[in-house]
Amino acid sequence: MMRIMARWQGGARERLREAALGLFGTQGYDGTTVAEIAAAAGVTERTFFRYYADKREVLFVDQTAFEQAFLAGLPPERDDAGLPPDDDDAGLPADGDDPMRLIAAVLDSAAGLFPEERRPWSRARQKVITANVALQERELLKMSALAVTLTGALTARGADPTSAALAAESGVTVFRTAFSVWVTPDEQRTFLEIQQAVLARLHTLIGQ
Amino acid sequence: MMRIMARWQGGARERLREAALGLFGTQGYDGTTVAEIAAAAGVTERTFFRYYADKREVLFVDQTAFEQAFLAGLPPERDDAGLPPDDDDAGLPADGDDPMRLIAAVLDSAAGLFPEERRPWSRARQKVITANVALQERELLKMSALAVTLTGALTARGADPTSAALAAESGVTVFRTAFSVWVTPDEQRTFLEIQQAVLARLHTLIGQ
DNA sequence: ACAAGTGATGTCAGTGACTGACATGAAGCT
DNA sequence: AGCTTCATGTCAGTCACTGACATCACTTGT
Repeated sequence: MMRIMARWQGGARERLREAALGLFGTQGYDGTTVAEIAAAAGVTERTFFRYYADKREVLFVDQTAFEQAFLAGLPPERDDAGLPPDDDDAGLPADGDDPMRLIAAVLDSAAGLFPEERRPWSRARQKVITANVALQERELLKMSALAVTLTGALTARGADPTSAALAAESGVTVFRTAFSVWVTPDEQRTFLEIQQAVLARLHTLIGQ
Repeated sequence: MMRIMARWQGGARERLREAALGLFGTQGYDGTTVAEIAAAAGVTERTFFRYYADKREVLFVDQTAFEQAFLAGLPPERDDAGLPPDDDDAGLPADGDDPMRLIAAVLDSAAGLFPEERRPWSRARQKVITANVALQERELLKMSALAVTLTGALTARGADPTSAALAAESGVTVFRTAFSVWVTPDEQRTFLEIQQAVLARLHTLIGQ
């Protein structure tokens, strides 16, 4: 409380993340060892692995909050008495439970994650990730996990598994496409504007 | 030393792949070392890494042939200036203005990669992959690479980058969804039948 | 105040994936 | 037979990652 020794300064997690970002930016991901990151943060290598499961994970924090920002856009669930346990593949969405309508709402909600202030930081992070295949793999895994979460949310609202999976994956595709446009050097539109345009484009593409 | 016969047998790559799939199936991916795989194939660990860039890659061969099977489904490219207008192209999709028509053709072509004989092997492989996150990451990377290739093929035929990316990603989503159904234990339909049904479902979902 | 925790960190000794450098030996060519 | 080629073996090393145990600032119960 009074005096903090070197061993117990808090915020080791944040110091490690900042040190890693800096070193990756200057030396590259492969050119940086975990020992270097730990030393730059004033801890040992062992402590790094107590905070992050592996070297890549240091760039992928707050996955839970990330997914929550999407789920927050879901309109309140209607609680009808009988869930239709149908596997009827007539291809018609049940009632008003059009999964793509829910996905559109979810995407609008997620746009709040990317205000203008965050764009420079997102551009820098994306530059690091696109420079390394291993980091791209991890990002794809996070996007896949998001799709799984969204699929679960849609099936919980009565969508059949295949439709839920297709809608969720399409939603993630729209998000990723919008994000890649958003971090483009000269792009000026907001994330929400871009994403809605991408979603509209998807509708014109797939619409029969 | 007794390494006489094994050295020049040939087919080391295939023996390594089969040994790996077998050991992964019985001991799990993490429970199997590269040294074990190599020993089961009659080579040394160093030779394994001469054939496969890393331990995961042994389950992801033929990526080039894989992508070529998709591209083979692209109808011959239109050359407006050079083609005689009397050429009967009623059955050919119009280039550029409808990427999803090209994607549908590409998907039908790719279905040839999965004849019935391959289903047992695919099921064994998929079981191993779904049991291990690192392998899922690698699979996602391969699917992403496929989407990039398809995006390039679509833009080369006049599609704008965003539409090309959306169509390519949607195509890969349909493929992946169809594949996961195809390897389901009791599933009987052919890959082509399943994939066409999934594509139809996507159209009803996004259409309007 | 003091002993007994508690939790974050350090220390150490591994295992296993992966790499570079170099040696070896079977097969092909002349 | 001699020379070359090339797949493979051998060896030493780096680094990501883990389990087991020690340490120490700080907290809590008495």
